[in-house]
Amino acid sequence: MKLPVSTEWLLHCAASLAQLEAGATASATQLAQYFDVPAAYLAKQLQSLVRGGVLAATTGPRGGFRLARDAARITLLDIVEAVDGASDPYECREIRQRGRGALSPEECRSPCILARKMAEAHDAWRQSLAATTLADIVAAIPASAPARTRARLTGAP
Amino acid sequence: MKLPVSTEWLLHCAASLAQLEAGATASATQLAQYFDVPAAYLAKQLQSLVRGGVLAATTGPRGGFRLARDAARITLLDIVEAVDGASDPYECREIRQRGRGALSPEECRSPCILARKMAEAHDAWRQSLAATTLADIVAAIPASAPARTRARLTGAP
DNA sequence: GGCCCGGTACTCGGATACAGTTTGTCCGAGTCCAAGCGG
DNA sequence: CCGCTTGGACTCGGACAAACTGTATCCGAGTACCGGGCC
Repeated sequence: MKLPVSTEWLLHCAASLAQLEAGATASATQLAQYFDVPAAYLAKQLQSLVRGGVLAATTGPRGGFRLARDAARITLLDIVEAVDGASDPYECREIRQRGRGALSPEECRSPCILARKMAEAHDAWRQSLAATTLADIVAAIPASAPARTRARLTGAP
Repeated sequence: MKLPVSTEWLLHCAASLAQLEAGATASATQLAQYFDVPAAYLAKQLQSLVRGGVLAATTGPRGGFRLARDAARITLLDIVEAVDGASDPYECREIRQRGRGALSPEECRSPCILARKMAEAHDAWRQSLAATTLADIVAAIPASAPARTRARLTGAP
């Protein structure tokens, strides 16, 4: 089980976008320079967030990415699942119905107890991530940070 | 984020071994036939559980795998982490210290808030899995199952 | 008959190929801004 | 001087290759059992 590296990038990107003024945008190039990561690949991953409804993108000059809705309405889970997919990492393939020890279909009416326990753990993980919003993140950093972030994102030295 | 398919195999293998009489063993071949999975690959993965201290292996005829300790002392987390590794799927690479928006080292004394939230979620997942033992699994299945499992594992038609 | 010895078959264990996903890169479609031209 | 047109540059979006982890397989090392031979 391993999360892509881009997950970290996008979490930080979203947190940075949350520090912008309402309506302001940042381009993929600006974000890539801000974090020193491959611009093209970052752009590709940002599209995942757009598809996931977390970010909104506008093309053309002065365009870029911005949060699709208020920072208080975007949870860390939204971001992670948009990047990495929302499927349970544990996939029950009904192994109990195969091979020499196959169970009869009647015995498999209720889902496998192991799959259920794994799903519960996944839910615990999801709930933990869903408990934090981008607004919480912004509130946790120093009050002077947003102004600096905005300045450095737009490119002024 | 995706868990290997073998995770399901080994969870079921461990659950089956927990249904054996104390001291009894089952070989990789028997388990593979029981679940209809590639025997060689299953054997390789069972080694992970041996290295993780979950199973004990004895070579030679009548040999095979058995639980390394009492089923009540083996949690699902022990198995999953033995197979898949115990590292946090989210790896903080301190992206905040790189690029144009790099923070000063003093500001990075405390760990990144995002990494902390992700670690909390991982802990919630771990705790959920650690709450269930193999003994709990065995207790949840019908009382008649262990006898049948033993019969079908050993190969009697 | 009991004990020792050797062969055999079965077990795990690690080293070795194949495939799918993640990572990284590229170029094209669309759009807004700005300058230049005409009225 | 003002408005329209046209060019340009900048943006995202999807299509196209390399690298790494997970998947699958094989053969070798070791060990307990079983049969035969010897005392």
